Amino acid sequence: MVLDDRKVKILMAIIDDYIKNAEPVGSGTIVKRYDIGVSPATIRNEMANLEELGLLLQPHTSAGRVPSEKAYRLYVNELMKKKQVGKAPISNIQDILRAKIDNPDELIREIARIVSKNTLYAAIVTKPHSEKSTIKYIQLINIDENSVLLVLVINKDIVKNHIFKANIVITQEKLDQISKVLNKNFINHSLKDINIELIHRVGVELVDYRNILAPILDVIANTIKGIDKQDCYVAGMKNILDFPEFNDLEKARDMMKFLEESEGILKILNMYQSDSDKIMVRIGSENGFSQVDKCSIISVKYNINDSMYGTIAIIGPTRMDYLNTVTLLNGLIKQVNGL
Amino acid sequence: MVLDDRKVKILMAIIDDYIKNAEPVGSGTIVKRYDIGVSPATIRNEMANLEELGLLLQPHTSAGRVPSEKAYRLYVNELMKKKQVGKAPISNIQDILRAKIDNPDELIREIARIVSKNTLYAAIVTKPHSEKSTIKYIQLINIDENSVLLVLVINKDIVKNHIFKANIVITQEKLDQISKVLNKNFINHSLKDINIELIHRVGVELVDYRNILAPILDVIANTIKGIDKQDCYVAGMKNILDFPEFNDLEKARDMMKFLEESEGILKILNMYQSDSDKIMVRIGSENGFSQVDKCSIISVKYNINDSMYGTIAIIGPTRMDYLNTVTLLNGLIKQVNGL
DNA sequence: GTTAGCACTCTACTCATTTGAGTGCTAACT
DNA sequence: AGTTAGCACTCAAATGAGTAGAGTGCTAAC
Repeated sequence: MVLDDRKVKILMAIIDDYIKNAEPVGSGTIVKRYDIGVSPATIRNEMANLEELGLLLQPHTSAGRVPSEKAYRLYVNELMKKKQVGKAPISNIQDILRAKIDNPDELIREIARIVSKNTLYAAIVTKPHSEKSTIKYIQLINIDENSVLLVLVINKDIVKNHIFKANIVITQEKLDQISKVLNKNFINHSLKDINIELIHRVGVELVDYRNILAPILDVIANTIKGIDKQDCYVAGMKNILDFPEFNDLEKARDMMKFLEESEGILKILNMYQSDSDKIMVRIGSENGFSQVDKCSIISVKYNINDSMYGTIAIIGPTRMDYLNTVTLLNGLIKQVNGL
Repeated sequence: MVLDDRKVKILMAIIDDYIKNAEPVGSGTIVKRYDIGVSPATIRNEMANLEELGLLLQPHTSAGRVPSEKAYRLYVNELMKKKQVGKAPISNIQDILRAKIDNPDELIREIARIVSKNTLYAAIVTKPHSEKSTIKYIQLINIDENSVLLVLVINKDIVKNHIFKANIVITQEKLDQISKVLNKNFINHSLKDINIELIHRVGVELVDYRNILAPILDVIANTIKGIDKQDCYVAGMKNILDFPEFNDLEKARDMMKFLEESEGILKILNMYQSDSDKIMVRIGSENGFSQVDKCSIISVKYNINDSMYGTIAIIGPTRMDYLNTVTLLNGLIKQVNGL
């Protein structure tokens, strides 16, 4: 069924008003605030039609109307494109982010803070990770008599270090020899390739150094584990409390809990974001988790140096400023991907 | 003025009860739940005395009594030491933490999570930092034609890396030469020593490499900036909402805001924790910030490898389980310091 | 010094009433 | 046929009176 022009106008008015004021919109309000050009009675008739189409909901008989999930979906897919964007784009943040590029933890934290500050929703940023990471370079450095620094470069430019005590005095030359063998065997191998067999082979080749080899292989193993583990940072949780839909303490608590325990969030983000590079909007029950079935999540994939991927997402009430938020993420993602 | 035995008993009963139930304690309640051995009327007389001493407060004439800040202070300084600790000490977490020791961001996050989970308050952990950090080792590594990895070891075992593109092809031998000069000039210098003059001197010595030297010195400068900047991670914000004192949404919001903006927290923690290694307890207005004048903060300094310091803190309502929390932090700090 | 008795205080809760925003329907109007 | 004024109706939210009950302070007796 195609909506005629007037129905669209009225629906838009209701969505806009509800996004702004969080209160059911009545026929009188529409006439007063929006220029539709008909009387409240006519609006009421149209609203009844829109309700029949599943686009509006009535909290109770004597209240105004509220957009349904279906209405938001229509708005996001079609209607909002016709509107002008009001807010200014996000200012240049590349310099700020570039200063943190060596430390993914700080990087995602900064991104999350920027996003939450600019949207006034809660922002979630997952740590960049990669499924096909390969070892690029291994180097052992003797930093004093019995401390050895292991430097591990993954992909283009992820560096992991670990300092450990060698229980014997070992010269830089010997370390170079070990490095050489490790590089020969591990370079360009994906982290997943490094299995017992490969480690055994290295062990045989470096049999003379077996007492120092163990901690090295340990670190490599731990790094692999660490890189595969997904993690995320959440900023702007306080924004959630500003929305009237979370005035109920019980609901606020549930939401906080959900945001602090990253598992649920990560599941949702992984479920939907893995494939597409586009900005994804998931409205209410589309998220598939009861804890967030009154929330919408907007997310987008970012990548750092073509090798590591993560997700930037915001979460807020279904009554969300989709247009400005999508626009803002669009501007942001270009800056992040261009780092 | 010295409190007699019975007054102490009654005060303890009120504090214990109020910590547990968050409701003003009346004379009847004390008789019912605690074994003082006198009638409610006598308790009332004593309570009036304790109120005169500034140890109890009455929210309104027909309500029970509530401990004052002075009472909590007395409790923390003197009374609670006589009590037995109920809760089990924190389980061994050294293995979990040791796995994160190479990444301070992950480390403090894990600590904060453990603390908040075990205390049910909000936990704040500052990033380890040092005022007298010195450069321990600098190494430049050629990882492919025009990518150079700079490894910077600070103190015993903080490692910072940065990969940058050299706009010329440069061999490992040349990089070694540069490393040598850098080490000669920078090793054992405190980060604060590295000033324009020193940098200039290095520039002269390495005049042949001036086009690659700039990014290197940049990274060193940035690292210095980064290490000096304090930062913290907060976990368990949702716990705050579980306390009846934050049932008021306005208060909950203020608290969340305070916890998400780290400046205030860092100020408080720095103000009090900088000198002592002991566990510090600051009650209500002692914190000096109006946003937390209904909260208590318990904090303790931790150190990693004798060179980097940070603070572990919890924040909760003044009505807080001081004894168990202090005990738990005591057990925790030993494990963290022993990493 | 301790306690029973009692009048008094004050909050928190209950329940009936009112208010007002908003609706749906009908009949008249264009 | 579409639009609109009029009106009875609905229901949440606000208001306000009344009540219950926890707890006090004081006095007089033990």
